[in-house]
Amino acid sequence: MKSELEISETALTERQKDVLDAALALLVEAGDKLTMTSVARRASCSKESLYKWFGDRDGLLTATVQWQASKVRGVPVSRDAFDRNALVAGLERFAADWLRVLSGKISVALNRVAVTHAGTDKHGLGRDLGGIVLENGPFAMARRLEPVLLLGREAGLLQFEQTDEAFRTFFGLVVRDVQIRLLLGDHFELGETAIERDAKRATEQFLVLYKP
Amino acid sequence: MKSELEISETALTERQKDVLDAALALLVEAGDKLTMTSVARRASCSKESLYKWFGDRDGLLTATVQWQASKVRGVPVSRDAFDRNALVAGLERFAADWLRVLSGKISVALNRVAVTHAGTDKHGLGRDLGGIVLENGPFAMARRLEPVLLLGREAGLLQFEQTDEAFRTFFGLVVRDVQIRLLLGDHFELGETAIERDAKRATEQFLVLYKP
DNA sequence: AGCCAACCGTAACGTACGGTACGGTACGGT
DNA sequence: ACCGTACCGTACCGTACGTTACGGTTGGCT
Repeated sequence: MKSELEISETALTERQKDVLDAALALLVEAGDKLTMTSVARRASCSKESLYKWFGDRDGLLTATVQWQASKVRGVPVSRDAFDRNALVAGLERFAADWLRVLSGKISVALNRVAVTHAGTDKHGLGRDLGGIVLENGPFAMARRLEPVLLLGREAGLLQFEQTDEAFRTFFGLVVRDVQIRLLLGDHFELGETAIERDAKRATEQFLVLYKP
Repeated sequence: MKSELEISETALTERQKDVLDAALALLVEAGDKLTMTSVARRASCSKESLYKWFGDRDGLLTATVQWQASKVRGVPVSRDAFDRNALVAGLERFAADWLRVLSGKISVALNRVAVTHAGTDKHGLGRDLGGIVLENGPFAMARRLEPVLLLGREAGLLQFEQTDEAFRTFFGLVVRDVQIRLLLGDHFELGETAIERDAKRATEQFLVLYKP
């Protein structure tokens, strides 16, 4: 018999997705004090099923994070007609999207659990929550931004040696202290107008720093 | 009789400081799975004393964070002979100090507990760990950097409207994705040479963005 | 010496929660 | 009609840990 303990990536029934959505909602509401019983109650399923499907609490958390990650696959970038306007628009949209995600309750909650988990982690057994969030957060952002930066350089609109360095600077200009403040519980709103203003500013600054 | 439950800021005996140092060490080693028993054992004190001195687990955590915060008071900035070189040197030193603190094990551990705590917080009762770290982290950095920025503007070396905005940009250029990656458990070393290089780069970029 | 406060060490209590077991129900296949 | 599977709901178990209680020791004060 083959083990059912490991959650293969796409083997989620609708029922299980509902359960994960419930877990996600609970995570947002209650943070890491999410309990197996509470998930079962919220999702109207039995604890036995939770353990059967996800192995243990860690498995449930991991599946939840992956489930959310699978929902936010990035929007592609058009490759044709790439001029300065397209670059600016691309970067601005990118920055705005990123800020929207970052400041969302779900992202904050997920990053909180991941950070918490990364602390009490016995490094070595399997994939940890921190790694997953890292993979679907900053790293994913880098992968998605890279082609834009490369296109910009090819088009003679940007100048940089290492893509990675350029990305990290862009990251800094966009995110600044927003994420850490939110994670630490600073209650400040980031409205839509502020997001778009910040996205424009970050893009503008980035272009100044990396213009040929 | 006056209550002894509230830890007045400077009323720490040597013994209590030792205990807090032990708690700090444990926090760094074991993260949030720090337990009252483990602290008592590590510090060779009784749990009764812990509860007497700090009220409860939260009080101990809070006192520990504050204790660490009280140890990292910033270095002052000289106000005389303020020219471009002084500004550059000041910013670079600032950035390097900040990166050193951020990437230190203690900072990572403290930020982890604070983030964890900020998640499961019943907002309203007293000062929370997140608030304390926020106050002694980003906010303290802003307060310490502000005079430097203002001096720079007075000297005609910088141009900006709002000090806050300028600070946050500097923050972004310095920190970039370092802190979140560390908090999420990304094991990457930030050596002394890298720190100084990054500090120089951030300062340089900042000056480009905010030059008159 | 006698007393008292502070403290250590440890045992004990209460509870929350992860994990398991089990009876009951719905349903599709044979 | 019968059976197996998947599931719900709930009672239960074991343990970790916060918190309290208590007996014993030290050391300063009178």
